[in-house]
Amino acid sequence: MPKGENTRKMIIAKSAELFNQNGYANSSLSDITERTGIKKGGIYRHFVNKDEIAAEAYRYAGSVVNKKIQEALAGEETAMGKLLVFLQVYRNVVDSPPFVGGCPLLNLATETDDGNPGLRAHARQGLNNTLNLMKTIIENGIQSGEFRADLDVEALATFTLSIMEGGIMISKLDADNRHVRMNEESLASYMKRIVLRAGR
Amino acid sequence: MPKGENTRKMIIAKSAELFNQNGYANSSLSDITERTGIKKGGIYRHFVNKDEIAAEAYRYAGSVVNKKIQEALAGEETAMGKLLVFLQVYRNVVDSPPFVGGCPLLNLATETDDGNPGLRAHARQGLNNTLNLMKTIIENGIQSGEFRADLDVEALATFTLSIMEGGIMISKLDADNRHVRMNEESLASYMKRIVLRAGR
DNA sequence: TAGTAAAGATACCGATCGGTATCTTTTTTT
DNA sequence: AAAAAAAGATACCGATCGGTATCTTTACTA
Repeated sequence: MPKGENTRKMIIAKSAELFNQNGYANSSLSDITERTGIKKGGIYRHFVNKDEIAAEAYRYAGSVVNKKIQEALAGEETAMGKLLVFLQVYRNVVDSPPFVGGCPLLNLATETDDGNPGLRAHARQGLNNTLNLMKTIIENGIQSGEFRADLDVEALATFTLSIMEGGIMISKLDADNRHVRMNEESLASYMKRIVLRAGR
Repeated sequence: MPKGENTRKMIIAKSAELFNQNGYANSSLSDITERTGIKKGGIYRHFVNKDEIAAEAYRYAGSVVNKKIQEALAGEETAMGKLLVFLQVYRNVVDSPPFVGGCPLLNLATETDDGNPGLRAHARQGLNNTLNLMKTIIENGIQSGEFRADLDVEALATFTLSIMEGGIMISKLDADNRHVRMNEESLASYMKRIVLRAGR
């Protein structure tokens, strides 16, 4: 257990908060030295450049959020309950999001619209992981008979993630959790009436 | 019609494209001089600082998108058709969005998470304008008898905007319009089954 | 057409950017 | 405890940042 390994992890953790709050372009190396208490020379011993820090930081932020999602998922029995979990972990985005700064996927996706193909690839990976997780849940719901058999699995996954991310954006901008919570109810209604197998 | 007025408008238009593609923090004054062909000294004759350019640029980008929405809105008779318009104007986000770079509201909202309270206020204004427009459409739908009378107007507006913005984010990241289009269908199903007055 | 005002270009400002070479300190290993 | 290796600090690099003072050119006006 080398000593520098802890420092590296600490730098990643602090930088992840910084990047997810202020954005990648808006966060300088000086900001990182401030938050970590480690000077530039010390930081660059653990990373080759700022991009590597950002990549690791995003990995870290994503893992923190995923962990919370997995925990909440374990507490749900039904496929419908599991899908709603994705909105529920953000039901307090304004004051206490699963990771400070909001959804790392949303933040990274909108920032890497243009350049930085490396970081963008990470965002794409995160998107696919999340959508695939949702699709698995949906397919299990179909197989168990909870969901209609003729469901468009991909459409429902995209729909759920869109409602989640859109709600996060609106609630953060409006500084009011109302939006994510209303979306939770609306999506629940949608599933009850359209996704659940008839006669349930 | 002073000559400089045209230049000012040109700078705003070009900068709006730049900001909406690369983000505010990622766009430098040098980038603006490149796109406009006007040197820094000339630019700062029309604006006091970069923030003013950004504010005007966002106003402009928003007005372009709003105009296209209004045009599409005029072609729709029903409230349901009008609500779907918001998704339809982005049905080709990947190749030809209503404004290059995607939804200005989404981009500005995620970038001004932290600082820049001035720009953030503009984003808030844009959010309220859009939500209010949707609410008016929904209320008209209720009054005409097209929509159920016991609808939660605010929830439906938030739901619609979330699906729109979330879909835009996903489609842009995945470089595939499929997501916004699937959302269009999903939202249509939702409205047919839950929003429309029974017996229609 | 001469004079004036507006518009734009040139050249510069200090500050900060990401990044690196080198020195010192701390930790680990023998 | 001595030697070696790892970790971190200091001091610097050229480039670019947003912004400005000043000069030249263009456009409008009398």
